[in-house]
Amino acid sequence: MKGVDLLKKIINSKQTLVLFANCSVSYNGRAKSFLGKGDRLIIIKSDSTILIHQPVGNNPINYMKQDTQFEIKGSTLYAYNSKEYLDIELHEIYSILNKELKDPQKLELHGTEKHMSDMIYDNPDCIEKGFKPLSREEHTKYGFIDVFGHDSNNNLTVIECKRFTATLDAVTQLRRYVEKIGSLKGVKGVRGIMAAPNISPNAKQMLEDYGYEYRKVDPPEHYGKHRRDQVSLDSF
Amino acid sequence: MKGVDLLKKIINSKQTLVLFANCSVSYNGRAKSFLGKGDRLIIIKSDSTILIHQPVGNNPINYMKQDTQFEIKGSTLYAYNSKEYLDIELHEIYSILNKELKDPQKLELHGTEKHMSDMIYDNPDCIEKGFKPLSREEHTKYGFIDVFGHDSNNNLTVIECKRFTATLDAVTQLRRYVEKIGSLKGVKGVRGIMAAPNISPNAKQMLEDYGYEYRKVDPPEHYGKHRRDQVSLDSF
DNA sequence: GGGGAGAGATGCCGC
DNA sequence: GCGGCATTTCTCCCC
Repeated sequence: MKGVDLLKKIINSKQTLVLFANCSVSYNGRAKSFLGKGDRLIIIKSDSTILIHQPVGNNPINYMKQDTQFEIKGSTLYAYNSKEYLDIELHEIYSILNKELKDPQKLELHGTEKHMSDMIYDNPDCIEKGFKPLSREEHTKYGFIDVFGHDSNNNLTVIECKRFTATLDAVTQLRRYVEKIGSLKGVKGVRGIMAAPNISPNAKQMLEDYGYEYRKVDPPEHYGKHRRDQVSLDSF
Repeated sequence: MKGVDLLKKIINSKQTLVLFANCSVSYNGRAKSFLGKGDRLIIIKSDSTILIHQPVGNNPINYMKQDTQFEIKGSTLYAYNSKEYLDIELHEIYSILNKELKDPQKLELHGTEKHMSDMIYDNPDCIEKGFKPLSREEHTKYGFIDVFGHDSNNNLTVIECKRFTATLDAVTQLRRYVEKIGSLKGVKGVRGIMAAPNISPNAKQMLEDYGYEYRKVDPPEHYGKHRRDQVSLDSF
């Protein structure tokens, strides 16, 4: 089939490879899947990561991580490692593009939950007046705690923070920490505080059932508000 | 810059578009990020999803989901919706590939947690002799339960299943369900059983602390064991 | 390498 | 739309 010989040449060339093709895909590994005939975008990276994308959607429909081996037999591309198998039956290759890409950069990311717990640690008054944080990310056998300290009456206080809506899971997490701290330090009446910009109704209910408290705390910056004034509507 | 005019033409053409380019990327939306100059693969899908991939790694380094607007001004590609902004400064375009892809297929996926809870429902003896399942995915205000039923002594029994290793989170989930069922039905001594092929040591400890039980249950099929005999070592 | 938890998580289903 | 939760989650950090 047209393109297969070229594909064989470059498949292990440490270049990044892009393929428009009509194909069927089957996967067997952590789960099992089959995808019938259709046009897709197949990407093979220089670290042998393979991604198969349909023309719509955010995520690859099939994929395998780095350290994948490739073989082409007939018009089928086999990708496999020790535990997983991906078979791509190529019905037609529309085009192939390949290039050695050089990219030394790493992403700088801001506005994570870590930044939020740092903000609480540095500005404890946003929780309540007199709160004195003792540590960040206290490790316990039952998990680790975002922020941990004393309130103005010297009660041990555990804070769990979430960047967005606090869910049932977040409340059970908080509960686990409060109980663990209580048993570790041998005290009762450890306070639990959920710090988040929002909380779901059921999570709020559960929080109150356990005698814990909710504090509305916005993330360090409000990240949706940035306006790019340099883009005007008539830029075309 | 070379390629920019072609890019302007096809950027809103409902085709799937692939670009090898040297670029810098900044993002502002749910978080904030910056990525310095490097060679990347940029993908724009027919639903206006945009993905930026570095030459290594499984995941896109930056992305925006469908319903993104695009504008090109100078040599910068602006992608944005109502809440997020992605600016791609193009330093050099190496190549552009575009094609209308037609793909009507949906993925068939087997071997999920749903399949596992179905298996337990249909083969309750894999939990213990005499277990009688009553329902799958029982919805409660505190979450929904995988499998729920009576043991041979007519005790209410809640089962949480996991496809792989059961973690601390899984145990807190189980606990939440057991307590909710107990208070809903007004009974004590509701049993909690974690069904999974593995459990982490801390999760096991916590499970026992709460008086719950672990059952080693393998998924419906053992998915790592499939051998593709059609691939031989000398296929090149 | 395993455990624990966040993620710009994403995607699915249910209400 | 939000809520709850699985995911072939992935990734990072830390023991």
